[in-house]
Amino acid sequence: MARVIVHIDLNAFFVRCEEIKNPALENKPVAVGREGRAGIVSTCSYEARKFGVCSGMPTFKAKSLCPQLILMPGDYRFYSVMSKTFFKFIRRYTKFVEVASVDECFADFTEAIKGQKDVVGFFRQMQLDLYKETQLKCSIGVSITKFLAKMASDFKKPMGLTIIRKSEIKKYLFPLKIEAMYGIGKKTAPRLRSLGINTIGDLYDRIVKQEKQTIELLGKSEGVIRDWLEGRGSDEIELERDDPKSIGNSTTLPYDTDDYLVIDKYLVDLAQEVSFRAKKEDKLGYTVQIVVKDQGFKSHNKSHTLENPFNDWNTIYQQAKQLFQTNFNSLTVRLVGITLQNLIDLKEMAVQMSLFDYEKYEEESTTKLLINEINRSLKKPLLKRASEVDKNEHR
DNA sequence: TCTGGGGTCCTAGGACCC
DNA sequence: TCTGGGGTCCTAGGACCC
Repeated sequence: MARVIVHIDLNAFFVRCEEIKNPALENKPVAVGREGRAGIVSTCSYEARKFGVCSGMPTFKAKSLCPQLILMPGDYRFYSVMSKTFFKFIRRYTKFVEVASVDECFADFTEAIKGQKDVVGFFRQMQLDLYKETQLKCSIGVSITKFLAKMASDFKKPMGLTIIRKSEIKKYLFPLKIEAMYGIGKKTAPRLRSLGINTIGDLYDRIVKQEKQTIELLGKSEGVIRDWLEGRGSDEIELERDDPKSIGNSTTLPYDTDDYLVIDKYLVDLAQEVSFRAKKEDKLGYTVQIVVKDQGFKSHNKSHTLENPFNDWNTIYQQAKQLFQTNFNSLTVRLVGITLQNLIDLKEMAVQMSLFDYEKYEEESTTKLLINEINRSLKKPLLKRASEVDKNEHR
């Protein structure tokens, strides 16, 4: 039996939060984004969109399209509070909620709507209740897989409600422009267009016919897309999505430079920030990656993996520094970033360490620090010093 | 005045081991 | 003699999403 999978998307979330704080902003062209050389619009109101403003656009360009645009710097603490309030509200209906980002989630409503005669009325009421309680506006998509629910929630904004039954996939999705397909971005869409594929329906036809050029272009995702468009694909709600696979920070410099002394200061800051966040999450990593964007906006990555995991800022910094100096010494840099990868949980680490010949590692300073960290995080020491273990055993 | 900053996943080549 | 094939890890780069 098919499940009822719902995607709920908060409309113009950051801007809506600003309107909640200051209702005078309602019905005006508003955008959240920084001013300055690297400022871009992260969200904008529907009024601003009428002028051609959209997210991702440089703020100076948005201003030129819409001179009366009200630009807000962003109050991310408040957004976070509102975001949590939203998820709490949805969890009153079902415990199967998958947080997809600050302003959207998937949820399994199979049980929640059991016995409901008027499904449309049920979700409409939920949408109104959310608005009444939090003043947040949302669009709701209802279907049988996450992909279809996500596509459905995109149909009408703001305050949309769209239900796509399995028999209605063709009717709803096939006429849509290829750019509207989740997973097809700004690189793949033009390539598909050049093959004469303009709509999702066109794409499906080519896949069914196994047309060579299309299949080659899509690679492995061909099968995934076919499944999606035939009503298969994931309907699993992942409850725990809070386990990060990497922790990174990056920053666009105030001006492009090839002066390492300038860049070094940023590497120190970034290493400290990454270390701080990793420690907060009780994570260690084996690999440091640096990202550099050059004047032409092209990215370059270099990474290095060490034998033992770490999360202290100095190790991160030293690795980053070395990677930078050996690879990018004469490059003119626009942005630098540091990411800690190959993460391992401190507790997992403790278990692994206890299986090891612990004495062998005792001399290495990183490992010593690590053991202190583990003991600190577990409050009670889990690992005793090797010498103490010996003493206890002879007692 | 062209383009943030946080991520995830995939691909492909080379090293290395057996 | 001059070259197998499978598996895994590391690294670089690219596409995509919010």
